[in-house]
This record gives sequence, structure tokens and C-alpha cells, in this order.
Amino acid sequence: MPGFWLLKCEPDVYSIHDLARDGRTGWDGVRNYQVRNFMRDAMKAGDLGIFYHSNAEPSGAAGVLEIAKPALADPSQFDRKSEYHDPKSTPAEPTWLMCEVKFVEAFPAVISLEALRAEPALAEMLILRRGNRLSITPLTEAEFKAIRALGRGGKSAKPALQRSKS
DNA sequence: GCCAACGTTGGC
DNA sequence: GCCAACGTTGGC
Repeated sequence: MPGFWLLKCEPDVYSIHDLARDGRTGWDGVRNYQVRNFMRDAMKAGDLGIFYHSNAEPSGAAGVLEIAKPALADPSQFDRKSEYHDPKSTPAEPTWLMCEVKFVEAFPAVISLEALRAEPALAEMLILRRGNRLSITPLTEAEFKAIRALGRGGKSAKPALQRSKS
């Protein structure tokens, strides 16, 4: 039985539509120990995830992805030129992990944070708790299915793909 | 841009 | 090991 996750990313950096185009991508740049440990200890190939757009208009659930490979050394930690460079990491003992994700589906419209909060099945969801900032959080199967159902035609849908150009 | 919340750092 | 200072996240 697969596990379920919610992965946050700013769509200005990388969106569900970028993932649809690329098919798969490395989810790198995680620099939080709790999230690293999720990848190391709990994430498995074949797990499903909700792709969440953060810092967006609107912020919310944008689609579904699948974990292709769960716990790879994040190459950016060894790259001196990267903003994610970590001088304490070595290839023999990497500090930071990434996962590889595959595109599954893009929702016709982003399910806004407001709509997620309004869904009773998601009352306990970590991402909705005050102050939660983890970029990857586990979901229960029920939470995952509730979000996917909203994404596939929930009444809370709003017009898709609106992004203010500045 | 503001600011609440939280993680990390570093002096002691 | 404590804790103040600082940096980051992310909704608004």
C-alpha cells in the first residue's frame, strides 16, 4: 500500500505545469531535517503526492504526482555555486536527500487553501495547522483522496491557470 | 510589504 | 544545554 504526501513548491519556481511538461523532476533543495527524515525513513517508490502551490494566487492543491525514487543524495549540496551548497556534506556522507517525482495529473483548477480549509475531511491535515512550514508532509489516504476528489471536480474549483503577470 | 511562527546558530 | 538573535516561510 502506497504512502501519501503533500509537496509544496512555489509555482513561480516550479509548477504542476512544469512537471506536466517535464514528466519527471528531482525534488531537490530540501534543507530541513524533519523533511529529510521523511524521505529517508518513510517515503517509498510508488507513493502518491499532492503538488501544492505555495506563495501563489491562489495558493492551493494543483495536481498529483508519484514518487519515482524516494531518497537520493541531493547533488546541489556538493555544488559550490549552488545556493543549496553545504560545505559539511560529502558524497560519501550526504547530509541532504531529494526524491524524484513523476507527473500524474494536473487538476483543472487549483483547489485554494480556503477551499481546503472548508473541507471537513481535511480538518487534521498538517499543512493547515498554524505555523506549519514543512515543504513535504505526510497525508493520510483519506486526506489524499479528499483532495484529489476536490481537484477532479469539486464545487470549490475556481478558474484555472490565473497568474498575474508583473 | 507585513508579520506570525518556527528552525538554526552561536555565545555563554 | 539554555536562549536571544537572526533567517526563512508563507499567508495575507
